[in-house]
This record gives sequence, C-alpha cells and structure tokens, in this order.
Amino acid sequence: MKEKQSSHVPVQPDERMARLVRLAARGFNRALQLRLQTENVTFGQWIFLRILWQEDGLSQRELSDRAHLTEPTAHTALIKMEELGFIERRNVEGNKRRQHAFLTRKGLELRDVLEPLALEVNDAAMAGLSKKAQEDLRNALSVMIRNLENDEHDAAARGVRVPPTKGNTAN
Amino acid sequence: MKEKQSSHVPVQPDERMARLVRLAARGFNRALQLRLQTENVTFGQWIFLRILWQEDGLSQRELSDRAHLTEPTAHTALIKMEELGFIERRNVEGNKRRQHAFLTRKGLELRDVLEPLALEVNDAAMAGLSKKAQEDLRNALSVMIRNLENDEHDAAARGVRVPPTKGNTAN
DNA sequence: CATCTAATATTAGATGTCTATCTTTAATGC
DNA sequence: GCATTAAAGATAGACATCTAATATTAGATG
Repeated sequence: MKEKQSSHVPVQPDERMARLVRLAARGFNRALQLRLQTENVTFGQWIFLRILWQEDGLSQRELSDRAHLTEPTAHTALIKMEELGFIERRNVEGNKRRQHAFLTRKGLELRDVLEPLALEVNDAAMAGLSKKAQEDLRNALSVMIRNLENDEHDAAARGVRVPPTKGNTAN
Repeated sequence: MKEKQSSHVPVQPDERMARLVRLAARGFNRALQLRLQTENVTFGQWIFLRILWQEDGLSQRELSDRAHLTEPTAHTALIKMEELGFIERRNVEGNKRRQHAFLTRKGLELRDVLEPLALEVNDAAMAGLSKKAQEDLRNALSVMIRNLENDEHDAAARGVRVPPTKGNTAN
C-alpha cells in the first residue's frame, strides 16, 4: 500500500534514512541517559567509564581515540570524572606528557550498577526484532558507516575542512 | 563461526547496536555538514530550512515540533537565520504570541543549492545496499525508534525526568 | 469585565561537542 | 648538546542542545 500523500507536502525520500538513523540514535541516547541519571552519571562519563573498564590506565589521547571523540572533549570529561572520584589522572614512568586515567574503587564499582542498564536499553530497543533481523541491521549499518567514512576521507583528501558534528541527532 | 576473542577485552554485545546506530548518525551528520559548510549553512539551519521549504510560515512552536527539537533550540536557530537573511519572523493576523517564520528570497533560493547535497549524502551512504536491504533497514530502525519511544514514555509515566540528549553521537 | 489558566515565546544557565591555538615535554638531527 | 620537530595535553571560543524559569498574550469562566 502506497503512503498517503498529503496535498502539498511531497516526501523527501533522500533524507528519510538519515532521519531514521538520527532518531534511533537519539532514542538510544535518551533511554540510556534516563537510566544513568538515577546513578548521577552522565552520558559522556559513561562512555569513558566503559572504555576504562575494558582497559584501565589509558592516556587521554588513547581514550579520545577509542571514544571517537576529540581530546578537548575527553579532557573536560576526565577532569570532571576525577572531581567526582571515578578516576585518578597521573603520569607514569617518567613521561610527563601523557596523562593516564586510572579507575578508583568508586569508578570500578559503578560497573556492576551501570552495565545492566545498557543491557536493559538494548533489550527494550530490540523487542520484536528477530536475531536475523538484528544481524542484517548490524550489517547494513556497518556498510553505511564505512560508506560515510570513505566520503569523509574523500572530502578531506580534496582539502575540505570537516566541521564539528554538534551532536544533533534530531530529525 | 564464533567471533575471535581478544585476550582481555571481551565484546559487549549489548552495546554494539547502540554504538553502530550512533556512529551511523554521526556519519550522516558529518557528511552533510561537510557539504553545507561550503554554502555557509549550519546543520541546525538546514533542519529548519528544510521544514520551511515544505511549509512556509510555520510558528516557532510548530517548527520545533516538526524538527523534534525544543523551543529554545528553535528560537536561537531562527534568530540566527533571521540575522542571516534566510527568513523573516513576524506575527500574523492579530495574534501577538505566535512568531511565524517566512522564507526570504535568499532562504528560498538555498533550496536548489542545498537539496542536492542531501541527495549526495544519501547516495554515498547507500552504496552497496540493495533496495530490499534499504527497506529492511528502514523497517528495523522504525521498530527500534518506536520501542525506544515507548521506553521513554514508560519512564515518564513512572515519574522519571528525561534528561537532555546532548547530541553525543559518538561511540 | 476581571481574573484565572493555557499557550507561546524568551531568557538564563548547563552540558557536550567541535576547531584552533598555545604550552610543555620528548625525540631527532646536525 | 643545542635547536628543531613532533607529540600530548590544556585552554579559548563557538554552537546546538537541553531544562527551568520568566514574561506576554489569548482564551475561558465566574
């Protein structure tokens, strides 16, 4: 059945996929934040905590790489996390440039509380999707991500400066 | 075939989908911004322009609804767009509350320049995906979006205050 | 018609993100 | 070994987004 077409508002098929993807991303973010806030952890802190649970003691640079975020973003998040007592930042073995982040007991303990929340979000999002549908979805998303990365690299190669993302996931 | 398991870094299957979706959203955003910046239009301005090309003269409230953004967000974007001469804001027919936005010639003309850019992004992203794969992808995303919306509503019904999204699409 | 309530817009303040630039420390090359 | 280059981090400034609070106007009600 064709989509009903309202009088003077033609569909924009070319933007539909981007819009759906952005809405889905926003849904995930909000659902997770909703849960994190009950533990007074922000989304940004969650990102870095999750990485540190896997590999403690990474440098700021390594953390920003793994998070796919810039260093200033990592910097401010890590400063805040140190203030909150989730991590300790310090140099190691004579290198005074690298600032490594180490989980405190508090930061470590958050893992048991927070990880189940991410699971919950995932389960909520996946309701009604078969294993196969999920697998197909992951594959299709991976293809798009790779395509868009190539697009960005191509643009960079043409000398275009890539602007900030400003996380607008709306629309 | 099982996924190979690296020494001490277990996979987190529960977060993989969210991460993929966020990365895809970021890819779309960056690819579009890359193109918009050559015309000195920001992502936020694009969002409202696109809506106004469909329905000129909407109020700020109507615009924020359609964009899935809050009123303050729409407000600042629209103020800026008026400064840039893309739109004119004014009241209509005796209602002094509603601020309606009307495209100027300049705002209208941007359409022909900008819309093809969105098409380009879409084409780049869809490379290698069959029509059917795209359709399946849209369906699966729609299911997830609905699931996550329900999750949010459920939480709201339980009295939880929903935090801002802060567009982090990374990770 | 005067007042209360609802709708709409605005302002203020927080956060997360980015780019660009500056500072400090390490590594490299004569 | 000193000077240059590279790496890592820190800082400044811009922007999009949110919530919360405030102001203004419209509509409803006694």
